[in-house]
Amino acid sequence: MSNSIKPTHIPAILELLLLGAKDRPVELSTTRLAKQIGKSQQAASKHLLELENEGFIERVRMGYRNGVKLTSKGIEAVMKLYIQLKVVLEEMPPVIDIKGELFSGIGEGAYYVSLHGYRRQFLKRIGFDPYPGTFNVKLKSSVDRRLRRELEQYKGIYIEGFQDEHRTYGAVRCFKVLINDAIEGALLATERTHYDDSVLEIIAPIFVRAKLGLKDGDEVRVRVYVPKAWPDSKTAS
Amino acid sequence: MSNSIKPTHIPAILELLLLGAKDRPVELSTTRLAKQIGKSQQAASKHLLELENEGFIERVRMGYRNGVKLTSKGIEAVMKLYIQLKVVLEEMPPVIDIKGELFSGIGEGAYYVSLHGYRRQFLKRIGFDPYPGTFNVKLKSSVDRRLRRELEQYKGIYIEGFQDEHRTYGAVRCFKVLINDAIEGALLATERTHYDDSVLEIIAPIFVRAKLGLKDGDEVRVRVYVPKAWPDSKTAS
DNA sequence: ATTACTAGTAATCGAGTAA
DNA sequence: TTTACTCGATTACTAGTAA
Repeated sequence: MSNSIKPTHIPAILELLLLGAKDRPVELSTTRLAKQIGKSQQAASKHLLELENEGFIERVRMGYRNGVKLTSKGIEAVMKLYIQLKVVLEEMPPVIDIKGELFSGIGEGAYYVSLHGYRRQFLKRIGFDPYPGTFNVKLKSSVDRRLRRELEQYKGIYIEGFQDEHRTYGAVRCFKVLINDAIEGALLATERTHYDDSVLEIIAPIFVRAKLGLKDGDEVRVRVYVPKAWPDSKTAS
Repeated sequence: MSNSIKPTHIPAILELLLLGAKDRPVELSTTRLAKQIGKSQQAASKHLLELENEGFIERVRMGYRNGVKLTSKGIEAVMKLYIQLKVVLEEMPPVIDIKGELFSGIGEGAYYVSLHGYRRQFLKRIGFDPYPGTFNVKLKSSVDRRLRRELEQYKGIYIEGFQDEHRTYGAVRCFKVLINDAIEGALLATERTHYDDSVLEIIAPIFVRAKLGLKDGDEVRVRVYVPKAWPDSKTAS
């Protein structure tokens, strides 16, 4: 009866947490768990048994099926790991790396980006005049989409909305990014994009596709710079 | 050559991070590492070798001794783990509790809050018509100030700026709050407040001081609700 | 002191399969 | 369908020891 989770069990615990097993029981078959952690069904079954024996999870009846949820001991144990990581990583350069595939948008971005109301703000706030068109990255994995959604949480650089004689144009948040460790640009986070959470819309001072010699379907790495919340930790009391 | 750290190597990586191997090489003998992770010297040696082979750490000469540091690939890999934990653990209760002391502002807040351009938005977006005046809380400890600054990171509820015949009024972000577990209100986060990071400016539908019988200097607890970024976790891969 | 090899052992895993 | 057993294969470990 150890007090901390075995390292080998971490993937299983993570998957449980991802499904929300922190505060409610979730349905998770050993087969599905096996797929998620990249092991056999038998291994997954054993992981759950061991986690149960050590008191980190408990299985509960949910009508006909059964569910799994973390115990308070389990939550404490993961928390411990999390806090350790937080302490050592919190002071990190605040970047989020997202991977995806280049794809062509419907060309609508070019129109918006070249509007004067936005352009003057881009120039002032992010430091370049955008090439008339957006560089679109499709996110393939759920991990990347999760990172994308995480950005929704942050303020970023605020680009105000405006209106002309015809209509109004919404506000946009941006994040400075580095594409394939080479080209600087800015990720646009519109309040309600026509795409979902699986797309990055990026502007840059140049035509990125040509500069990097990329075509649709090529893998693209985007490093997003998140403004830091903690200037430094030396806040005297 | 996997892209993520083997679960069994996590304790070793954690120990390295704890010593600061994130940004500088650190001295760490296999014997010492072994003690820390509760394994034999030989196992520790193997862990380092494997982590090196997989490109997560690198060994560098430091004069006579050698040091170990994480590579960028290594840092990315731990970050990934950290973010996953963060998502499932920290974002769950999206509340931040801040403590401070009630104090009187210069009364300026009342003027702004009662402007029609703001009032109609408050009513629409946060659901009440604010009492003409702000409830000001002075943060005394560095912990609370840090929490306050952390809020700067979040989007909150967006209240647009506007202009009348005389001047323009800036945009404001708000967060719903609960004062002393009793009164609902909204924290105003102006882009550049005349106060610093040690003040909470709060509006509420009523005159909070009277309702709670508070006077200057009384301790106040404010629970800030941070909007969630992840509506639910059912993102199919 | 140190790191890392070899050899033997223990834990973990996957295939087959029962319930 | 599901979970979890046995058992042989694979991996992770320790002891001993070389360098």
